[in-house]
Amino acid sequence: MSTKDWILHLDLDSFMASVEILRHPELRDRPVIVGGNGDPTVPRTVVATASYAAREHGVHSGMPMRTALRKSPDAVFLPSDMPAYEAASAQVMDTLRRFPITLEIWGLDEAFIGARTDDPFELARTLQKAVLDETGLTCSIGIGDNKHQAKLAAQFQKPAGISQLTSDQWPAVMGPRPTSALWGIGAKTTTKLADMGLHTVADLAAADPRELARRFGPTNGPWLRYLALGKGEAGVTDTPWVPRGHSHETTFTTDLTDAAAIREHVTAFARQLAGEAADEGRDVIRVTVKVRFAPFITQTRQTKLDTPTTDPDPIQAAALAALDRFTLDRAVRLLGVGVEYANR
DNA sequence: TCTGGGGTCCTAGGACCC
DNA sequence: TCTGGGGTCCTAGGACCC
Repeated sequence: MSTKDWILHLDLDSFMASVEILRHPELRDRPVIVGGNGDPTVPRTVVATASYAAREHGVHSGMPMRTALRKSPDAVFLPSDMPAYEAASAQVMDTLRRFPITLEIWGLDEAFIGARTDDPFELARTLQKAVLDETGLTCSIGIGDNKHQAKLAAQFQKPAGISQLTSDQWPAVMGPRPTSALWGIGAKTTTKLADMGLHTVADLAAADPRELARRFGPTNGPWLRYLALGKGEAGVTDTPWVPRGHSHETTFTTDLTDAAAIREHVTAFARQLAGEAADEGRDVIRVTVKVRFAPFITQTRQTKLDTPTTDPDPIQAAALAALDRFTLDRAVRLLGVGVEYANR
């Protein structure tokens, strides 16, 4: 094999549940479900991560906790413990950084790796072993010519697998698969594509780009075909990600109707976000309030600040001004506030 | 399956200006 | 005074991801 640049995608297996099993070894091989406050009878909470034993019972992330309880009544339910997951993630990333690779962190449980090597499988095995030895966690690794290929390949043999998907292999491996197999095509786009008679990746790759642009817009239309051709971004950077903003939201167990209580929640979120902006040294330029009315109708209102700031008073005022532009005539299921940062 | 929370990016339409 | 076209900014919503 000749030396060349490869992109690897590393995906920690059932990450949050695996961290919990490390802390509680007696849970090994039991169905473990992490989500909400750990009480699966609370309505409007969902599964964050399910262990592989729980997945065998049909439990998956995003599923309502009450459904998960029905499917896996003997499972161990645990609350999300973000500080513990952040610490475990940092340990994994520190382990990876010791290798001569470029590490691009992509959330708590994923990373892209750029490496110049003649044997990417050997590199993948070495990384898997180092992560397992130092943290006790298993991961799956995909190898490709770009991020899209590597990302998909990592899903081919989970858990603890290594798979490769290159441009040469793409038409044979991905062509017959449904368009929903692509990274970036979800349920809505799958339906719209099916309406156009485009069902497989090969169908989409052969579709008329002008027709796609007409249906999906000038950027998204051509991008869909680009995905189907197996193309993708090939650059990996270890420059840390700079967040565009932050938000907080909460779904109430029972709907809120009291106007004063609604204002209090929005105020508290706005001031919390102002504090976080100050901690990060970032100025806020826009504040968005999100209201989800019963049964499930979501609206947003936003206010641009005259002057970028971390001062909680104008940020709170902007949030309340946005809130005032809603017609609060129905019960409120969710309230959220988000801030957008000025460029840095 | 009665549907979380935290993100990113794109689109469409209106306001406004020249 | 019956009305063009382009550019930019802003807002609201939607789609997708983990």
